[in-house]
Parts: sequence; structure tokens; C-alpha cells
Amino acid sequence: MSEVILAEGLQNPEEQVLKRENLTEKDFKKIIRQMGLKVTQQRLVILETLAEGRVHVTAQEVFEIVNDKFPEMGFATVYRFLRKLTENNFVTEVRMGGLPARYELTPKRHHDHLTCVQCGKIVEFENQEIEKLQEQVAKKFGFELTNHVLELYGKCRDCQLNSKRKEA
Amino acid sequence: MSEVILAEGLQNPEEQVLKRENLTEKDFKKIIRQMGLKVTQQRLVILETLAEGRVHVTAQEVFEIVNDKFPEMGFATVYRFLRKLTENNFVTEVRMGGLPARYELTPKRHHDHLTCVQCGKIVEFENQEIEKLQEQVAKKFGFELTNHVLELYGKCRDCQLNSKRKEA
DNA sequence: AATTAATTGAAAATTATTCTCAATTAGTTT
DNA sequence: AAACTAATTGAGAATAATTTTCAATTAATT
Ligand SMILES: [Mn+2]
Ligand SMILES: [Mn+2]
Ligand SMILES: [Zn+2]
Ligand SMILES: [Zn+2]
Repeated sequence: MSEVILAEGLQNPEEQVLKRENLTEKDFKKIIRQMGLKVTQQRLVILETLAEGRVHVTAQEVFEIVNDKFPEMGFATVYRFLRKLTENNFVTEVRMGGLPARYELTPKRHHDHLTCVQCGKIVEFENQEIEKLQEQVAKKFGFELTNHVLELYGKCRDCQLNSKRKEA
Repeated sequence: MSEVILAEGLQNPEEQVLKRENLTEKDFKKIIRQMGLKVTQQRLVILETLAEGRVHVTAQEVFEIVNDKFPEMGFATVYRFLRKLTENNFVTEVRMGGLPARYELTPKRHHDHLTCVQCGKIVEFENQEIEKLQEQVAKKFGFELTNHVLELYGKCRDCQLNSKRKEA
């Protein structure tokens, strides 16, 4: 049941995000070439879209935004390029439950997410202590850690207040 | 690319799991009744399947196992009942990336997972320090924590050795 | 400008999961 | 024990997200 609420909320969530770099067309071209790919208009527009506006976007959202500026773009291109970007770690895939994947340009510093199950608001946070403890756990079991997923879910302050208001 | 390897590996992973209770038919009936549902053969067989054998199973796997003992069972019934069990917290859904959800009977103590990206082996662990820190993070941002997902991914000792062997 | 391998969009395919609905059945009431 | 009824079931259709296919186009190289 929290799933549905979450999905609805996520349609227009506000977000509290860590500061992002300002990227220009030059940077986009560099990124594309670093992956050994050809520079195309669609790829540039997709990167542009990722760099401005909402930080955590679904492939569908990217497609819709991009489709305005560039109506002949197919959604397969968006999915394809997002996958490439993710494989090359220029983009990070964030998955919440069974919902569609969300993507963000990989920021210089790693972070995890705290999401409101009611309104979908996303807060990014860094916690070095947790990161360290994760390493320790992996070590303890003889694993070489490659990555991790830490997603916290809860009710944000606003939604807590809203709930109380309704009760009263 | 790690996705594919992971998916393949997961087809026959060994697992290191925390000890589980031994549940009997009596317990299963109690569980079903606690959810206000009727006790049916299919529900009993599904619970039986969850209680023995592999701990982290997909709906498909449950269906196949169950289908042997009980060939007239439909997969919709498996999905339906797993959902109910999950909603009522008798079963916990574990999701790794975009792969099919895996389910396990919710154990008395909460734990998280450490998964080998090569062979799919799953190790369960508990870490109170991490849990505490998560609460602190939530609090710091004014959230009331409802749940979290912590999945660690890495290469297990065996797979590290295998890799070295291949190099040599 | 010619060449060619990569890229693209549209549509079909795939995968996991949910829904629909007519037939069956568990649990209750006579 | 038979009747009753609302819940449950299985089969298959539907849905949603994502991937694949393939013929046409295009970026980069010559
Ligand atoms: Mn983020
Ligand atoms: Mn587990
Ligand atoms: Zn909220
Ligand atoms: Zn392994």
C-alpha cells in the first residue's frame, strides 16, 4: 500500500539535493567521446536534460522533456543512452522498490537517499560512518565491496504535519 | 554488465543465512488466519515452500517448486499470496537492481544482505551501529523512518580466488 | 565527396507482475 | 449433513518498464 502512495507522490516531488556542477556542451561532448561514442544531437539533448531541472528522473520523464526540444527523438534512444551512461558510471541509477528506475548525473561525491513515502520528496545525504561500517561488514565476510544501495524511507516533516492536521 | 553476471549467478546461489525457526502446519494456519484469510491447500503449500529450501526465492521459483507438489496451482495465486504476505509483513521482499523480487519469511531479527555480484551468493548480516546511524540521519532531516534498504554488493572470497586462478 | 560503421526511430518482443472473470471452495449457517 | 455465500482460484488477458530488431539515416573518417 505504501507503494501506490509513493508512486503518486513521486509525480511531482520537490527535492533537497546536494550542489551540482554546471556542465556545458563541451563537457557533454567529452563525456560522449570518453565512452567511445559518436556525438549526436540526441545524446547532447539527453545530457542537457539530465544536467538541468529535476535531479532524479525516470527514462520516461527524460523522454518527455527531451521530446519537447527534439520531437523526432525515439524513447529507445533515451533508454539506450541512459544504459550506456550508467554502465560507464556517468549516470547513477536509483531504484526505489519496484518503481521505474530514476537516473541522475553521477555527482563527484557519493551519496545515498532518504525518500518520503507519502509525497516522494527526496533528500540526499552523505554519511562516512555508515560507509566505513559497510566496508567492515564486507571485510568480515571476506567480500571485496564493489557497490551498495542504501535507501531510507520515511515520512517527511511536512507530511507528518499534514497527517496531524487531518486527524484534528 | 554486472547485472547479467548477477542474474546468471543467482540461478543456483549458495547462501549463508541466519538461523530460521522451524515452522509447522499449525504455524502456517495461524499466519493465514491472522491475515483474515481462508486456509487453502495452495496457501499452505506456498508457506511450506517458503519455510524449507532456499531462503531468498523469486515468485517464479516458488511457483515451480510448488507446482511439483501441487500441479494445478496457478502462478497468479503465488504472486497474490506473496503480496498479501508481504503487506502483512510475514514475508520480506528483497529487491536487487532491476531483477525479479525475492522473498523470504520475515525472520524475528531484522537483517540486511551482502550479495556476490559474480556467483550470486547471499550473506545475511545484522549491524546495529548502521541501524542507529540511519535513524540519526532520518532525524537530522526531520523524517520519521519507516523502513530502509541496505544491500551490499561485492565479490566473495571464492570468486576472488577463481579470478586469480584464471589470471595465472 | 565517398565510405562505412555507428546510430536512430518505430514497432515488435520480452519480462515481471497484476488484473479479470467464471468456476470452485472454505467456512458458516441452517 | 446440506445449503449458502463470500472468498479464492486458475487461465489467460492486460499492463508497465525496458530491450531488441531492423531498415533508414548520419557522424566521423578517408
Ligand atoms: Mn541522488
Ligand atoms: Mn535475507
Ligand atoms: Zn512528504
Ligand atoms: Zn561469489
